[in-house]
Amino acid sequence: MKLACWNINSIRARKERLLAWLDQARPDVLCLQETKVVDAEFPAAELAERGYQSVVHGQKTYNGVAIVSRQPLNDPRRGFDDGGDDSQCRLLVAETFGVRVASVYVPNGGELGSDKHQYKLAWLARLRAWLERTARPDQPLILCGDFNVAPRESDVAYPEQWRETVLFHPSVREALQPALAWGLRDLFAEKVPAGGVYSWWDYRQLAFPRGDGLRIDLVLGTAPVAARCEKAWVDREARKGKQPSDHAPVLVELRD
DNA sequence: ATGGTTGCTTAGCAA
Repeated sequence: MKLACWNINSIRARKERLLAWLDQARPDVLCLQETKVVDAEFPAAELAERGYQSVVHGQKTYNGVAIVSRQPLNDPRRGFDDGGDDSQCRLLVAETFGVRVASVYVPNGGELGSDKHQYKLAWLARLRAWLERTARPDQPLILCGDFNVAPRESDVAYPEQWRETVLFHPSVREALQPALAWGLRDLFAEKVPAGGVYSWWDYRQLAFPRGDGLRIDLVLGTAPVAARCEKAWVDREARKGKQPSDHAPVLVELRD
């Protein structure tokens, strides 16, 4: 089973690119983030023409997550459903290919010390609580998407310059740890030598051609999934050319 | 310290 995750940064702006990429990459499952459309505007019919079913959790203008799969997507669930703020569409989970798959869009966090930074830290704490409440570390679960956190020094091209930002500050790296400690492994980190492989490059200041990237898009899995993971990679080609997303897809291949 | 770019929506926010 080949699974991809991709922050598409507006599925309306990127629809033709996405369809062309699907025809070429042919993942079995694709988790999308930042679709930025209400559910009725998600291009489910065009995906269905290519053999993909969809479940969506979208909103206007901001956020929005989706999962598309070549097999049925069972028992979809939206948001934390923990009594807290669920107005931002950032979490969607469904079962497909015998695996519980979650598409995750962690809050960016804005400026260090801002309310958005605090919201991000709290959101990651809620993620750990949601795992405890709704999942088990001995069952097959994949949690993938845009975490807006680079976990390791080697996941950042210029760590000194990024440490004082909300993508690599110690506070957010620490806030990610409880979810990992619950029983999630970084599938990409286990398969690819550390350093020099990134998934996001800022649109500004020629970050992509300068190689100024961060690995903030993660594919995490419980032990039963990690045991089946054969390889992982980033499709850098998808970041090139005309009007790309600022993120590249991250992929993993699981043994059947 | 600011601004650099893109998308959505229409001047300004979010990323």
